[in-house]
Amino acid sequence: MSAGGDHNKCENKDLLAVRDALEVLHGKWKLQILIAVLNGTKRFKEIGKEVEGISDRMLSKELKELEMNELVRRKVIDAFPPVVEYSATPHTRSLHPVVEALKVWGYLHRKKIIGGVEDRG
Amino acid sequence: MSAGGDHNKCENKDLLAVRDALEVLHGKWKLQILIAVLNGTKRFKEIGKEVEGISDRMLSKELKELEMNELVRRKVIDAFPPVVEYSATPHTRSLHPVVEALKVWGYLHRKKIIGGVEDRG
DNA sequence: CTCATTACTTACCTTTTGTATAGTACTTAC
DNA sequence: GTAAGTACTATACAAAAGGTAAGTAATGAG
Repeated sequence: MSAGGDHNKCENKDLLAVRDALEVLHGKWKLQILIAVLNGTKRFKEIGKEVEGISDRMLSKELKELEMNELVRRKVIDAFPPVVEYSATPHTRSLHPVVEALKVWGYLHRKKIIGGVEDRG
Repeated sequence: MSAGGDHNKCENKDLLAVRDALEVLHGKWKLQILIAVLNGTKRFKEIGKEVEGISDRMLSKELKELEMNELVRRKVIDAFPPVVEYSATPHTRSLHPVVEALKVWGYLHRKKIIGGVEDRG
């Protein structure tokens, strides 16, 4: 819950910026939801399918927070079986470099630390 | 706790990579600690001062996890009042693009969403 | 003996996140 | 009348993340 709220106090400007970003993007699901939406406008259930493991409750909650921060746009289509579409905004698209960097580093990390360690599962 | 563990299952390769990254970097503190260490080798208390608000308990816990993932190097100097130095590794430095992207986006987000909304405090 | 110092650890508590299950609203299909 | 379909909301409860406060080891200062 922090659309325009919670002003971090911090001497180091860069750390402050990262804190601000983290505050909006934190948690297990937000980035994943954003990636799904960045890949095209989707409905509630579609996002739920793409982001494996997320429950309705969480998806609903996260979507609400993302909407408050202008990171998704919610459009209700007044049809019968309810239709709600979620789409990316310009602000979502400005996240592209973050997502890309995370993606690249994720691959790298898997190769270096995770890859090759096949015990456990 | 996931050095080389917890292999995410996921159809979408990119989502998987981001999940992997998130798994290691998740939480309120890890990135901040990493930024502090990236700015130079530091001792326990020094990191604690730079990362405002973190408690000893959290710092100790996070440092341990980061070490397991080769994201910090821990060096104990056998002196009296204990001296332990934490430094960046090549793997930490490979995170640079992630940190940069987050920093840039954090500034952007503050201007767009946080900045100008001065009610609430 | 007591205090301060350093890098932690331990115990306890609150908040956040997550799971499971059921229910609402409304219309079409059977 | 009942089931299916859609986007949620409600409730209860378990687990994880995070916060606060205090304790530990070892030694030099007072």
